[in-house]
Amino acid sequence: MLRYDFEASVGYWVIISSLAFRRALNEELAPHGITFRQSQVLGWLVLEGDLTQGELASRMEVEPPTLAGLVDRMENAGWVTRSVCPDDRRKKIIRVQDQAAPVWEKIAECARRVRKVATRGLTDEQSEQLLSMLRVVHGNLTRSTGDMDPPSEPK
Amino acid sequence: MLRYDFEASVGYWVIISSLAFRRALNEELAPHGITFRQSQVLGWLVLEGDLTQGELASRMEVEPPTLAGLVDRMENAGWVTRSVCPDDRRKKIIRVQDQAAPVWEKIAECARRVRKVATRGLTDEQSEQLLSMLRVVHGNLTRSTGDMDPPSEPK
DNA sequence: TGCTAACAATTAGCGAGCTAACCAAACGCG
DNA sequence: CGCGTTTGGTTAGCTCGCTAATTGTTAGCA
Repeated sequence: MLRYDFEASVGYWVIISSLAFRRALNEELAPHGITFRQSQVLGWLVLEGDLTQGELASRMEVEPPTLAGLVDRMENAGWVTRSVCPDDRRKKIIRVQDQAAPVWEKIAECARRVRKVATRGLTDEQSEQLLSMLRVVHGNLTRSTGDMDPPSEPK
Repeated sequence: MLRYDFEASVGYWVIISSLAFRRALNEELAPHGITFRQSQVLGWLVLEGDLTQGELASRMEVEPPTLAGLVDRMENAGWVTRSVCPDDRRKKIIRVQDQAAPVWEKIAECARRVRKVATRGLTDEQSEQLLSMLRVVHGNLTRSTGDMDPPSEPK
């Protein structure tokens, strides 16, 4: 039977590493009662202010139904509010609640801590290379299906 | 409020790229009635022969309950069988069914196709670097929690 | 021998991913 | 004005992650 060397495949390692990342982040965030994806929602809202669900889903590269459940749980927990947009009553605006502010710093701390562990043994230059290659891979996999990439210049 | 530059973070890009990979693979595999994780189960069984659920879960870096559901569905679909190990009746042996053989080549084809798309624009040397950096990152994130890495020599 | 500890798998219950199918609002054009 | 289309969001139903708690089996040791 054919043997496919998936252990030597980029996809294998990207996926395995992603799992490890999410586990590590969720573990750090758990004591604050928040999950990785929820912290990402807060992150985008902090960066860009109020957003509609569609805008948020697009930035998180997730389908709208996935975001619906996520926002449900966060609204329930009191982190964000969902209100109808007055200009277009189909849209719903997601806004961070005040009580979410104090946790945001802790989230950033966790993220920085995990990032530091993850890149241990890599030089700054190597991390930068890793980033740009991942951007290429991601672009290759999404551009073909019509999706858009965030701007490609390092921030 | 503090701004965390997650777009410049390795974790962000690993996770986003992983999502893109799984989407691409699942899209390729869907016509054959199989999912990415299921194909990975077949992959390990083809590589190593019969395995217990624990061994399989460990190789896939997934918790046993996650594998339980996966195997349930695959057993239901007739891809694998689950039989009690005669030496230790706590263990269950997973074995590939004959009817899974013909699909395995198609799976490997899909995987190669996706890999080719994903690494477009990268030299072989760069792909190799990407792989080894991901191995480092993965090792950093798992070694700390006591898990083991697969052997680190490229195959 | 028999009690207890460790181990393999499962179940229950939740979070997060998807597609398909569905409403409601807005748009567009005769 | 009115009717069809497009668009934003949700619902339903599936796969795949996890932890915690159960069940059944083996192993270890008094």
